[in-house]
Amino acid sequence: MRRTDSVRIKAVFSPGQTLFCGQTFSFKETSPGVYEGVSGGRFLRLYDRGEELELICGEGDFPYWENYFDLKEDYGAKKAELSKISPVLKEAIAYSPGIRLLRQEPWEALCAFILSQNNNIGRITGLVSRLCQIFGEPVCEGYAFPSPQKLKSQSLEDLSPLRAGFRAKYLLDAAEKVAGGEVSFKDIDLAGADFGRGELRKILGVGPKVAECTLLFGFHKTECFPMDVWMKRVMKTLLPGVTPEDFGENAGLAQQYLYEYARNHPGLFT
DNA sequence: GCCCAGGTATAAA
DNA sequence: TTTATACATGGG
Repeated sequence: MRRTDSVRIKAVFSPGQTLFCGQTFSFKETSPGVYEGVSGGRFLRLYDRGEELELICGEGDFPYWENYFDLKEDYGAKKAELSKISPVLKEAIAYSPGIRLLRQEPWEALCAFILSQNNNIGRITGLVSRLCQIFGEPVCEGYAFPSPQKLKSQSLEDLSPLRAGFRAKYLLDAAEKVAGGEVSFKDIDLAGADFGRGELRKILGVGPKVAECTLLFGFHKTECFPMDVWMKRVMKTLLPGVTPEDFGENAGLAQQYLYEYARNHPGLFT
């Protein structure tokens, strides 16, 4: 087996809050306080020891995970600023203060949110896990996300063991357009969010919500604010008169605090 | 059985 | 432009 690095850092974020709040579906808690997952073809085991976190990763991979968890950003400042906007948002931040906006791989985020439509977090996680197990390369104690090229070469029939239902054809269309260069991640990365929306929505099965989630979580376009009927109701009830633009560059982060808060307080806004 | 889940495609008004 | 419905699957 490959050599690993062990890096200990102060607990500047909460792995549980961050990994299971619906922005990624690639991690699991293998035992209390122990988290494992794969991103960008790299395996990570993360121990939450309260005051301290320990990251076990492939040799030389720590910079990747440092970027993945957005560790160079000061979330204290972001939270302080967002808290000033509304008492409700302040409450939402206090509910999950350990959330971070992950910098995920665009292709992985795109596929995950294609699979997320009309679906629940538990089953999305299962779908992503099966997708990697069936079509991805083994990496350490997990499986890497299959490449667009790999997925493109599959038929609908090949995808049937995934049990993705009507979403399977969407995955294949995404693989085709991304592998063929019809949708260029490099271009989306360099351009503004409005360009990215148009590009991503060329893909069958990518509507306004999936596009926004992909831009936010896959391209770190932090002003993006995934909005659906449910979130509209959350905003209208909890933050009347407030628009996503009021959150500025941290709209995506604000949205994630609100999502997790509202999701765990059914009835607050019904 | 029924309802729901980080929605979208499609048709119709 | 907005609204109604089908869609695959699995857990509660």
